Parts: sequence; structure tokens; C-alpha cells
Amino acid sequence: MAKVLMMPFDGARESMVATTAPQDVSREDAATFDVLRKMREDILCCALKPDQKLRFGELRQRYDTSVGTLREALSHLVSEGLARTEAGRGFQVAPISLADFLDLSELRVYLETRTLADAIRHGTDAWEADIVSSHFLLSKLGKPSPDDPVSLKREWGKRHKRFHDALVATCTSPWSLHFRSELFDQARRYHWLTMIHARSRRRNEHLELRDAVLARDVDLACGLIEKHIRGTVEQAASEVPGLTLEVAKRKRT
Amino acid sequence: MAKVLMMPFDGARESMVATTAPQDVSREDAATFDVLRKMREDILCCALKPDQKLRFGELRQRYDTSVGTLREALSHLVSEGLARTEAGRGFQVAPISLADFLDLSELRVYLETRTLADAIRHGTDAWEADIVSSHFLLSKLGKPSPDDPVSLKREWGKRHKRFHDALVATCTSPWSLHFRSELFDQARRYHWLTMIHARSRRRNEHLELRDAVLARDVDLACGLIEKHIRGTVEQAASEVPGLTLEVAKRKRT
DNA sequence: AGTCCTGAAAGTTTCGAAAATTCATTTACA
DNA sequence: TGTAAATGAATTTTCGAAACTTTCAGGACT
Repeated sequence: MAKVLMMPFDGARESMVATTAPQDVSREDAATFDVLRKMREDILCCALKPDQKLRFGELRQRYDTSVGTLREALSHLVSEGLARTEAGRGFQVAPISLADFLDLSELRVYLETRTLADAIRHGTDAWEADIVSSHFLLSKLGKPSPDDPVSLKREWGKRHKRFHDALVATCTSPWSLHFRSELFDQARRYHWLTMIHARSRRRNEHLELRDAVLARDVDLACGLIEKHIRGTVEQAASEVPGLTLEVAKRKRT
Repeated sequence: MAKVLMMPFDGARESMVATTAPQDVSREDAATFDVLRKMREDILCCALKPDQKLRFGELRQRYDTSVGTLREALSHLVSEGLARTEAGRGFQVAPISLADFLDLSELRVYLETRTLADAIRHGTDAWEADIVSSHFLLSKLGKPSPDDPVSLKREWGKRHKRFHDALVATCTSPWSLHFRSELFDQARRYHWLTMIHARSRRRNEHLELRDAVLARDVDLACGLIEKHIRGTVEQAASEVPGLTLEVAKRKRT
């Protein structure tokens, strides 16, 4: 609570980066939230693979916590759509498929453009500064290729999310922001697969996007982000092996 | 499990009504899910009032279950936006405000029209039959006035949701359906308040909506549902006492 | 060979008590 | 009289063990 006040220097330095807008509805409890965050990150980065069975024994070891706490985190993940559960037979990581990626991307196009347009209209100096700052941090890394170490990919993922969050931070619609954020996370799973497999490079769309937003050009910015989203889908569809035939994988009826 | 098989008559009669399309992403465990469902219903019907503190002691008694199970259900509700939590100080029912209702309704307009248009394009005979059936059940009750008993209001709420679910059941976008469903539930809290307080009657919009949908008239149906949503907002804003000044209620900052 | 039981093993779900934290009230001090 | 520290009650959070369910393997029967 008083942590920031007691450590003015570190606090100030961090707040420059961490002034992320309070976009999400939920704010959780210390230990449980910690586990939840780690698990979410692990699912997003496919450290816990799609369809993988999530046994309490293993998870308990991995996250060093009790079943109750795990269950709570799992429950959260289920309603975020990152995990599934069936009565009596435990939890598993939510499956992925090209159809799913297409579906969520279509909705993302709407939510990203909607929130971005609104954010631009309500932009402030602090908002611009945060965009500049987070873009700087993102560009400093450069999109990782398949050979780069996992830690780098993870860091890039974080900064990527941070940049996109900064863009829409001044949007005035909490619900739009909430759903946008959930879908963005969903998309991160597919982005991760792309980073793992795809070798083709796309031109730096983030720079164009940043400049369009800073110029307060709503139409241009929305057009760019739409292309950006659709581009990632196409790249994933063509370069991630297995993602196209995902339908054949089904066991159900 | 075998309950339906053992009671053929009641089972059959109920299944006519309960053939709700499997629209939601989550499917939960028996006992926990039961508690979750009850709590959700209680929040939606303001039996648990907005901002109300949710103490484990009381809840434990009310739902006859353990803290662990409660915690899991609460956690679910938090990510659905029906409850809040802060580290170390427990849970409370999510607040309501006119601003929130306006915000979520705007997004609802988009999601309802989007899903409805798609559902109409992919409509089947079974879908039409389900619409006819659920509309029949809804119209049989007639919108309750403030004096009607709570049980009637609850039943109407269920049938109302069931009718609207039936309309979009054949929509092909799982994500759109998922978010639509969440927002619909959110709106139910405000509908409940309207039922409690509002005395004005609106003409039967559900009938028009049903016929437009059955006639596969996308534009008309979408227009009607848009008016329907905006109508409920206006009615709530003007007839639910306290909803307009909700902003002044804040304690923060 | 294939199906149906049976029992053991693995895994999940539920529970209530112990530990930790917050909240409210009183007491001490300026 | 007002502020700060201290105490104790109330509440939340975490945990692991008991109860229950599903899964799997082996054997009996068709």
C-alpha cells in the first residue's frame, strides 16, 4: 500500500512503465492471483499446450501451492476461455484451431477499432507519452525469430501487449476494453505459435500504427490495426504447421 | 445423471423447454456449478444487492457449502463481472450505475445485431421451432408489474433469456455468442430493477421481433432489437429511482 | 475375439480447521 | 482534543486430508 511512497525512486521509475490503464474488471488476491497469472502466462506461451490435461499433482508441484488455490485459478481460467473442465474429470487447456483464431480475430477487428477510435478522441498528453514509451521498449527488442530463446520471446510478448494496451488506454468504454483485453490474450496463443514457426518477416507495422495514432488520424489508425490483425491470421494460417487441419483432430461425433 | 431416464414423463416435458443451445464456453462441476448458478441468479435478481459485501459466513449458510467451493464460485463471478474482489478484503457484488448500463448496452447493440444477423442466415427448421416455442412460453406470462410476486418475475426472466437465446442459437461465431451472453446477463440486473419499479408498459416488441426473424428479414430484425435494447435503457433511466445519480454515490477519491 | 464385470489405482472434489490479515475499539500520549 | 499505537474480534486465505469418481487392467463368460 505505502510501498510506492516509501521507495520514491524505484516507484517513480517503475510507474513510468507501469502506468497501464486499469482496464480489467478483476483484481485478485495475492497468492491466488500469482498462481493465476503464472498459469495464464504459461498457457499463452504454450508451456502448457493446447488440450493438455491439467492434473493437480503436477500443477501442485509446478506452482508450489495447494489444490484449493489451484482450483480457484483454474476456475478463473475457464471463464476466460483459456481452460476447459468437465464434471469429475478435471481441467485441460483450451484447444486451438484455425476456425477459432478466425472467429476471435473477426471480433477483435471490431473491438480494437472501436476502442482505438474512442481512445484517440479522448487522448491526453500522458497517453501519448505512454505510447511513445511503450513503442520504444517494443522496438528495442525487434520481433523474435524461431531461433531466439524463450525468455526473449516472452519479454517481447509482454512489451507487445503493453504497447497495444497503451494505444487504447484512454478509451471510455470499460466493457469494450474488457472484452478487447480478453481477446487480445486469446490471440497471444496464436502469436506465440507464429513466433515459434514462422520465418517470414512483416514490415514494421507498429511504427506506422504509432504515428497514425499520435497524428490522431482515426481512419488511418483503424485501417492499420485491421490490416495488422488480419495479417497475423494469414501468417499463422500459412506458416504454422497443423493449424489448418485442426478440424480433423476432433474425436467428438 | 439417470434422473431423466427414470422419470420419463417429467423429463420429456422439461426437455421440450430445456433444449437450450450449448452456447457458453464453460461447463462446470456438479456441486460447485450448482452454487455458482444459484449465486449468479441471486445477483441478477438483486437478492444479493449491488455493492453488498459477500461474507463467507453468511454465504456458507445460505448455500450450504464450504468456503473452498464458495471461493471457486466467487472467482468465476468475478471474471464474469458480477462480483469484485480486493486482496485480503473479500468479495462484493459488482456495483451498478447508469453509466455502466449505457456502456454495456451500446456494446450489446453491436453483439446482438451481429449474432442475430448471422443466426438468421444460418437458420434451420429446428431453430425456427425453438423460437416459436420459447416465444409462446414467454408470451404466456406477460411482463410482470411491480406488484407481481418475485417467483413470477424470476420465471419471466428465465423465459425472456431463453427466447433471446433461441433467436441467436444458430449463429456461427462462438466468441460473439459468448460475449453476447455475458452482456445479456449483465443487462438482466437492470431489467430486474425496471421490473421492480417501472409502471409504464411498452408495446409487445417480442412478437414483432419474432415475426421479423421468422420472416428472415435481417434488417428489420436488427433494427427492432436495437430499438428494444435502447428502449430498456431509456425506461430504466427514467423510471428506476437512484439510477441517474449513481455517480454521486462514490466514495473513492 | 469380444463384451461384461470386478477391484485396485489414479485423480478429482469437498470440507473444515490453522494461519494470516484486516477491521474496530480502546488506550496512551502530546 | 486530536492523533497514534495496541489489543482483540471478525474475516479472509491457505492448506492437506477424507470422501468420492473415474479410469484402467485383468479375468470370467458368451
